[in-house]
Amino acid sequence: MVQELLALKAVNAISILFDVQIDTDDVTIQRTISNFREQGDYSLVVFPLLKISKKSPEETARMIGDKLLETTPELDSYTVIKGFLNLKLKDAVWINFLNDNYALEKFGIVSVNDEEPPVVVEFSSPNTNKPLHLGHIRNNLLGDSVSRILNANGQKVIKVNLVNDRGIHICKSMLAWKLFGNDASPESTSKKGDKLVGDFYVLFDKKLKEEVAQLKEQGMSEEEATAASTLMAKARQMLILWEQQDVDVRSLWSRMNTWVYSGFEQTYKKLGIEFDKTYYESDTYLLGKEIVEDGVNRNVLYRKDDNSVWIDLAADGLDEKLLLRADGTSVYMTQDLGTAQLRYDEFHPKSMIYVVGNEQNYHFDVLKLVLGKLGKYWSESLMHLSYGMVELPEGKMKSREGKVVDADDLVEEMINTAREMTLELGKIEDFENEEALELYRKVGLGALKYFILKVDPKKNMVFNPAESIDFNGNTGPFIQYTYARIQSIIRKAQDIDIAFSSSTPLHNKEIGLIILNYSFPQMLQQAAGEFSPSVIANYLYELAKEYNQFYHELTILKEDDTEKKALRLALSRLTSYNLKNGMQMLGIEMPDRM
RNA sequence: GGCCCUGUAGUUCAAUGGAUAGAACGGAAGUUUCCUAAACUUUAAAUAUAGGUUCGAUUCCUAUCGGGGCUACCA
Repeated sequence: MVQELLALKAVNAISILFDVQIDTDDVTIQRTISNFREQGDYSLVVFPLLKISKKSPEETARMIGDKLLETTPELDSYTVIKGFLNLKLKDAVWINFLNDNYALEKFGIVSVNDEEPPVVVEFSSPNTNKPLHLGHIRNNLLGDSVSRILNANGQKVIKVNLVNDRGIHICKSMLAWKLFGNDASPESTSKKGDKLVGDFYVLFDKKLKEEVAQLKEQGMSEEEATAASTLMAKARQMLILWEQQDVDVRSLWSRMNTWVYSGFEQTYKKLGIEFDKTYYESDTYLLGKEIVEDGVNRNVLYRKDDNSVWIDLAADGLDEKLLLRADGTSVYMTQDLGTAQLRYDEFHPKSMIYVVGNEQNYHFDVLKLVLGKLGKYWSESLMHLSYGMVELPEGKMKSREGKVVDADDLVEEMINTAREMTLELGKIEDFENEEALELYRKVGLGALKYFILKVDPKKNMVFNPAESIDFNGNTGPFIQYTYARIQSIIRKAQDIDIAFSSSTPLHNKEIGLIILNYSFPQMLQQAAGEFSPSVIANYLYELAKEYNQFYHELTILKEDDTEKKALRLALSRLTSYNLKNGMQMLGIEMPDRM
């Protein structure tokens, strides 16, 4: 690679000039910032080398620059600005690169090695009480995209979902349905199943609050009232019955779950999300209980007088943590122990990635520690891919208070906006109806996915429902548009494989665009290393922007010089491949026309 | 209280310890006899505060002030 070559040559030059051996890691070669692109493609920062040279920054830079010109045939010229040595490569370097790569449809993509152990990526992990909202969308898009990115880096990936289908909260919605539901079903109410069940969860909360308020009037405190509430008692009782495999409870449970799953499935399908395997907590919590019992027997965990089981993590700077309730029922952590074990036994993965919000950082610290203390050496391979919350302008989304942006509504709204904008622009009058619908879907979802994924996963982000997501500027549709533009050119071009020689002098816009395309594989590695789709998104935006400038400043099809024309066509082609492959890693489809 | 994350233009986002802190939206002003104007060009506008480390700090450290999260026999 060019940067490595330059670093190597620089190390060599320094050793000749100053008789000091340094490592290539000690020289910083960065892309020249855009204000100085006329002067160089890459810049060497000389400040750190002054200790070695014992000379001024300018003089040091000039000495190294002169030596590099002697030893590096690829180098065309250099300039020195302050402590920066700007290195300009010969056009032929870039032309040769383009010649070698422009026809590679999968430029920079590494094919998957099936021999190696896979990476298991868990994401989505829905709760059967809550219809998916914007926060879940971020989770799903992140998990899906990270899986695609790792895949493009040659990693075999297994995408798994873990459905949170058991626990006290599930009993709450079941109980509300039983007490107040009047036998409602998705059919009888024409409601999507996940929405229907979610409504009962909200209803339980409302009824509970009423009861607690009444008890408080009789002089109880909030906590006393919650503990004394008959609704809570019934929910707890139901959980015990559920764990005892009570036939009635179990049959209501499966009935309601069936409703939820069919609702989820529709949403996943709309978003284009798929899994290789789905785990259910109801299947894994028993194994979790076994693991906990085993831990008790081996004195890693301890049982209190009330029969609850705990682990003491004080030595690790954390608290005591509950692993089994006094009544013997299991908690979140219990089943996560079981799920992890199951997953390890099944895949022996090189790592297990959990895409879960940062509010659960503590939970995953504990999970990893507990597994380690239980003697699971593979606990080291657990990785919590923690991401920030999606907030509304007025703060956090709250399911129970109905302050959420519903996933289905949002997707529908995006597709509608895409349709309105497309019709307004009036460019697709010759489209068949089905073609047009397909376009609206691609563009609407493209806008949504890009909007979410362009933000660094670690950071919280704000979504304002009052301002709809943009379709202009730094957006998915902008990148899709650029791609469609290139497709239009390629359709019109004939004989696009005309050769071009390395003697054609390059325009600045051409060089900039080539170098950006050239750095695609590096960018991809970075995205995989950081588990960050935002690296891809930001790169794609820059690439699309650079192409549009190139497109405006230079002619392509109407260029008389056939070599230049061929080169620009080749460059357009490579750009379109990289745009498409990059967007594919964000789960965004590209339209050929829009 | 303890622990963790976070403060960048009006707003939403960028910037491996390196040059004059980039974009987009919104604001102002332009570009269609020309390969798709969902584009391009010009313009005003920001690193919370105070110290420290460094040749160099938006980035690392400390304190202060804001914002968020966790600290449940919820998940």
